[in-house]
Amino acid sequence: MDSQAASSDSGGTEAEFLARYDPSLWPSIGVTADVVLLTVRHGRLCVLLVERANHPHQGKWALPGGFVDIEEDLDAAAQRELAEETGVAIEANWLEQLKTYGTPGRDPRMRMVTIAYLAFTNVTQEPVAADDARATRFFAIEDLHLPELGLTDGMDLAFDHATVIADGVERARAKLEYTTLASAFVDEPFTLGDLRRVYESVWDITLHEANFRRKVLGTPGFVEPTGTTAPTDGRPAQLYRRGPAERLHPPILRPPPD
Amino acid sequence: MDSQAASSDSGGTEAEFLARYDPSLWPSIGVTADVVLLTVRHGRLCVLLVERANHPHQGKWALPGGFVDIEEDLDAAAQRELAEETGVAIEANWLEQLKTYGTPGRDPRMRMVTIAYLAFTNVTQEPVAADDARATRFFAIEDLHLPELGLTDGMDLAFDHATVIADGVERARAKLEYTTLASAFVDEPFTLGDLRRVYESVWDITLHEANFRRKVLGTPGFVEPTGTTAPTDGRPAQLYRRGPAERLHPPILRPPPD
DNA sequence: ATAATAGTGTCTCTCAGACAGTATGTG
DNA sequence: CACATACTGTCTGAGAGACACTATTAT
Repeated sequence: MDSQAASSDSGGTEAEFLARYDPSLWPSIGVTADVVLLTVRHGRLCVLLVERANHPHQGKWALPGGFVDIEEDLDAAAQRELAEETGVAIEANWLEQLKTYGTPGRDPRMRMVTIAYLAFTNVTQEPVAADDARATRFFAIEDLHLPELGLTDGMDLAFDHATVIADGVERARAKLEYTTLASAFVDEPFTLGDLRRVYESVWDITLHEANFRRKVLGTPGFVEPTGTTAPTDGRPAQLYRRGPAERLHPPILRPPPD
Repeated sequence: MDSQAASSDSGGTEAEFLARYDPSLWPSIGVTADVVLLTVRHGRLCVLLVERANHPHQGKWALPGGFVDIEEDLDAAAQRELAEETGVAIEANWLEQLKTYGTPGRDPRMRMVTIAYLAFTNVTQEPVAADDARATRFFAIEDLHLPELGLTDGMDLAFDHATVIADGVERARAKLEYTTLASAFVDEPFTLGDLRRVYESVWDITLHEANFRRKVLGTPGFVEPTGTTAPTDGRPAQLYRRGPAERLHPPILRPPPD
């Protein structure tokens, strides 16, 4: 019930109503922004976590994040908290909302609503712990043994962050199908082998090299050749940069989970 | 900055920390849940709106929604507010989070964070205005002329609800491609013509009847025949009910927007 | 030489688009 | 009867899966 609702026949103007309105009469709900930052290193999908320096869940690993400032946009808060705790800077186009978590009791301090963000980066940036973080590093998703992804003996993460990470991984896996997201995981310039290994790491399958090549090169705007080559363990490979396309028509579908 | 953060060397237990913690020291941020309820009537995609009885934006049309109670889950708040203001009851499986909107200044009362939900229903339920709503009815999406969907002269909706509705419509259009969502828009039992008209209304295109039939019947678990028929304007049609499948493999892709 | 990866060509099967034609109701 | 919608069958072309084969480097 809205105890401060202006009844429709009170006759006051909106300006008068707003002048009387007292936000502090509402019970306090905490609003935080957390970031699920994913990357691929050594052929494994990884997430950036911080070791909590403070209560609650002191010493446990958690997603970077924290309180949204009263005059700060949600996206900005996510970027700021990520930078403050881990030193990692993310461009806004690689940062998207994942989901909002607000079940009562999920934080022992108070009723807390957390807007979780999903971010992607290449392997260049090295995190540096600061602020609320005692340490920070990347964890391979498979090493977390998230029960939400069908595994057991999950690591004891802070709050409901195991669920949040699992939701983020599932979103990333789905987005590879119908967007050019995969190219956000690699440094420019990159080879088609680099790009293919992103798909293989995130989906945890192997792809047919020749078919993948045909598909990627046949999608206008996915990648653009630079004309240069890079050495590999075999024949040197053509280098590419990201093209302007953001969506894949038609998509690259994962094999059904049978 | 977390002014109440327990420094890592303070030595207190988590229980002691929580006993000292005072949530009321945080500035108040309002948390609301709004619902974008979509349906198809008379071959047009429609959204349920309410006319606001109270300030702010008194008299404007808005999405049903309101404040989340301090001990109430977010999903429950969305369902409750929808029922209170419009009398429409929605099963939880047809209710999913859309996005969270929290830009400072989007509500003149106070800093407001709104978790928007997306819901789908058939045409059976008739809304009844109550509570904070002076009136309630369905609007065809095309009649709103949302600038976010490429149209002009948009209706003057309350808050940023034009953006929220546009995001919801885009999500629904995308979900038709790779889920069995379309069957949530029709009453059981339904004909394949009914189901096809859902796709045609939401995507605002026409589909080839024979190919649509082949595709739907070729997807295991999408629909199940009841063995009965219903009269139409032509030959009577087989009736179907929803099958157990939730995802479509492979998807029914929209023609590219070229 | 072998190993390893990059890259080309091609066969086949699935499936979507297009459309012809049949079935069965109503006015 | 015409008309409308439901339903069946088939041709074709795009594209994915599979695989054979060639190219170019390192050791």
